[in-house]
Amino acid sequence: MKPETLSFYEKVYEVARQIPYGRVTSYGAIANYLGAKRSARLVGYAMNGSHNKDVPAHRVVNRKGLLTGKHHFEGTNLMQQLLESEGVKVKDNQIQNFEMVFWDPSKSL
DNA sequence: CTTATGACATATA
DNA sequence: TTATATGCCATAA
Repeated sequence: MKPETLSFYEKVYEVARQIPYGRVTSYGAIANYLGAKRSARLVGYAMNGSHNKDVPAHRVVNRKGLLTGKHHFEGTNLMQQLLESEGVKVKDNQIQNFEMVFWDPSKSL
């Protein structure tokens, strides 16, 4: 692949697709991996268009492991259900054992 | 070209 | 401690 031809959004999708099952990562971690650690907002904003993609957007949360983007999913608890289906414990929009399920692309790729 | 947007992150009070 | 303000930057219009 030629990253130069991929827009920032597309790069975000590529990284998000590589998130292992049962793991999650943060917007900042993805942005950092892409070399734009100040562009965490762009990562989240990019997910807006990830609905038509094969992107596991539910595995991407903010730095605190909070499901801030759950309102962008169909139901009010769909995102949480998807995570719990993968073995990730979630309580009140907060991922439990976040450090354990956290997946850092810059350290795994 | 300029302005607006935002599923974040960090700084400050 | 929580709440508010500011910076950040790719994309859309």
